[in-house]
Order: sequence, then structure tokens, then C-alpha cells
Amino acid sequence: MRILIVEDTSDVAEAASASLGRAGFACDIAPTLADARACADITGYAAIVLDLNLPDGTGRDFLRDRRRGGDLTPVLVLTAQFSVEERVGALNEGADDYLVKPFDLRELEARLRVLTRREAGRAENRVRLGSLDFDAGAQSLRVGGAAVTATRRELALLNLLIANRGRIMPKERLFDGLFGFENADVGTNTIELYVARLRKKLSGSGVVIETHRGLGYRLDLDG
Amino acid sequence: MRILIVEDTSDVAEAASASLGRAGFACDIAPTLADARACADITGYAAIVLDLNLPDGTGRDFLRDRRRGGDLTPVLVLTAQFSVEERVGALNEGADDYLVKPFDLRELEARLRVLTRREAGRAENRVRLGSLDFDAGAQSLRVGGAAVTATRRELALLNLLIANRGRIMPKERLFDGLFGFENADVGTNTIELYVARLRKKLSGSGVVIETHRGLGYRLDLDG
DNA sequence: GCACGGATGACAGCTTCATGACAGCTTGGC
DNA sequence: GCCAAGCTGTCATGAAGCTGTCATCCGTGC
Repeated sequence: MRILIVEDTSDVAEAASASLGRAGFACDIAPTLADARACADITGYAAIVLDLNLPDGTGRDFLRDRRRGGDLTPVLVLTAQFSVEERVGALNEGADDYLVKPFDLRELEARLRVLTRREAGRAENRVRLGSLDFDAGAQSLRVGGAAVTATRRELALLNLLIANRGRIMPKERLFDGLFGFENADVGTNTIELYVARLRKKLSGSGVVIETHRGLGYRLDLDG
Repeated sequence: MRILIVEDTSDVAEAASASLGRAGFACDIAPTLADARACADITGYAAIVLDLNLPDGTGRDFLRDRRRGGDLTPVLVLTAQFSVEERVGALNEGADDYLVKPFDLRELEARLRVLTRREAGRAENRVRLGSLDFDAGAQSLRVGGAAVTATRRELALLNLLIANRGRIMPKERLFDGLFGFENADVGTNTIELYVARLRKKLSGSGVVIETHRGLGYRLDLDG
């Protein structure tokens, strides 16, 4: 799950990125509208966190342009003050949610989870498949009732695969979902590595990650 | 589905070719306009990815010439900067879509799929024929509800045959769709081989691949 | 029956993937 | 601020299976 954070105050952006990173999101930071446009054109995001006050314009313009261009990526707007007018304006222009600054990082994470979950067409964060019980919100994973510890990257990968259950996911796609631009130089072998680690932890759960040579990976129920 | 990538930056071209190859497209790369003209004259393409800035001229000239010559091959233009003028100009000259560089490979794949799909007159990527259920996007194939695994080449061949369902496809056409120039030395027997492999996997689906001696193959419903 | 195009099984080469070991770095506890 | 523990990603090696060639057999039309 890749998130774009459009925010010129680097403290806030960094903190959000770090916090969301911990929660399993891969974040890119854009300090200006120009950067944001460039990033959004380059790659697709699961959601965009958008500050309204930016050095080269207002986030509302960005949002409006995006929506007019047919982009439906969920957008969470950050408003500096509790201004009803601004809030309503942003929502009218296509924002999916808003948060008043200063905000709590956990709150941001929770709301993004709601937005990205809606995108994937799931009704709740918790997914049960076979004897697998995965809660993206609590980042908890259970296999046959027993808690299994998994690292951030492993959970991110699992989340991606589950969101695209039954579909063959090309390695590039998984790579994009797990790593932001800052990690662009990570070897693609890494995906294979994490698939192997995940498989070990999912063994006996009735859920398998199939390899489709030359195509990608697919998660589904065994059999 | 054969794609011509007209792009002088070899990194970009190679990456796109690799990614699209995974997605089931066979790609040829032309680093100059002269190469592009040569390739386009030699063989037909399902779509052309066209960079505008090339060492021996602008892609717009190429595009205009092609359209004047009656060539309707879908063209996706790559523009270096977010210049509305350039974008509109290209669209006016007959481009079917555009993408701003640097672009995301998934985006490129998705858009090419739209362009080539439109060509084949299909409304969505998913096709159901008899008890066959084929989704070009998810690269998934089902026969009578059961998932059937197929390799990249098999899927590419199936995609071609389905896109031209009911029509006799000459072996050369299939060959061109499956292999780019880089594999030009592959024996034509290979097509027969993959037809045989596909037939095995499609058996009992109500869909057959008929042989028309000296003419080619035709996919259609049985009976 | 003969010739030619096509079908198909077997196989070797090669790409792609799996996985264990390891070093660097991050994180959290004290 | 230090230390320990564990997460991360690289590398190397070996396995797996996709790919295309070859040889042989089939079947169709003349």
C-alpha cells in the first residue's frame, strides 16, 4: 500500500511517514504541489494525504484537477484550522476524509486504513481465509488460532496479496507496493525473499502463495 | 499482442519492454524515428508507445505521417514534461492516449490494455466463452470453474486467439504477436507446439482451436 | 501411395525462483 | 548513550520448470 504525503512542513511529513511506515504503508513525501503532481503522474497510490496550504498553491486546486482528470484515488485532507467552510469545500471537491491539524498519528493511520480498505472492497480490516486470521488494523496475524509474529514488510506483503487475492500479482507491482521511491535501488530478489519468509509463517493455514513463473505470485486458498 | 516502443533512452525502453513482456505483450524497441518507420512498415502492431523527443526528429512527425498514410494503430504518446500544449497537440494529431514521463509501468500496462482491448471491440478484460473464463488483466484462466495454470506464452497465444475469435489467424500473425524481433530466429514449429499445449489445457471447455491447413488457426466455440 | 503440413513426445538449455547464511542497520530497553 | 536483539536486504548456490529444438508420427489431399 503506497501513500503520497503532500505536506511542506518536513517535521510533520517525516513523522507521518515514519508512523505510517511502521503501520505497513510505503510513503512518498511531496513538499510542493509540483512535486505532488509529478509523483501522482508517475505512480499510483492507495491514498493521498493532502495539506491545503502549500508554498506553490492550495491543495484544493490539486484535488480538483485530479478529480477532473478522472483520478479516484482516496484523498485525506489536512486542514490547519477548524474551518467549516474549508472543510466542506474540500469534501465538495472530492476529498474522502479530513483531519484537523495538529492531529494524532494513530488517527491518521486509522483513517487511511478505512480509505484504503474501502478501495479494496473489503468491509472490515479483519480477513479470515482458511485458518488464517489477519487484522490489518491491529497488524495481527493468527494461524489456526495461534498468534504468529510477522515483521512490517511481511505484513505489508501479506496485505497486498490478500487485497488482490486470486489475482496474479507481478513482482514489480508487489515491489512498488512495498517500497517507496527512496528504496528504489533495492534488489527485486527481495520480493522472493519475503515471499519465502511469509510462506513459512503461513504454512498449515490453508492459504498458499503460488508462484507463476515469469508472471508473478498469487495468494489463494489451498486446493 | 505486439507493441512497438519508440524511445531512445534504453533504460526506459528496456524496463517497459520487460514489464510489458510479463504482462503478455511482445515488444520491439526502436531508438530512432528511422527504426520506428522500418519496424512499422515491416510488421503490424497492436499499439505503439511513442516518445516525442527522439534523436532524429519529433515523434509528432512520425505520428502525423502514419495517420496520413491511413495507419490506425493505437498510439500512446510519452511526453517529457507536463505541457498541456504538447499534450493537446499530440492528441490532435491522432494520439489515442498520453503519459507523462517519468511514468509508472503499471499505468503503461493498464493503458495499453485499454487501447488494445478497444481495438478488439471488447468491453472488459474478462472473457467468457463456453466454460472458459479468461481474465487478461489478472492473467487468470478457468475452465469449468477450475483454475488452470498457463505460462506466459500460452496466455499470450490465448489472448491473441480470443481477441480474433472466429477469424482464421495465419501462423505468421500468431508468431508476430508472440515474439518480437529479438526472437526472430525461433522456429515456426513453436506455434504448433503452443497450440497443442493450449488445446490440452482448454479440453472440455467447449472452446476449440481449429486447424485450417495452409491458412492458420481459428478459435471458436465447439460445434 | 506419396508428399506435405501439422501434431506431439522427449529433452537440453536457460531463465526464473527458492533459500540459507551473513553483514549492516534500526529499534527498543536500560 | 550504550548495548542487545531482531529486522533488512545482499549474495551465492542449487532447484524448478518454462522454452524451443528435434525427431517421429499422423492425416489429409492429390
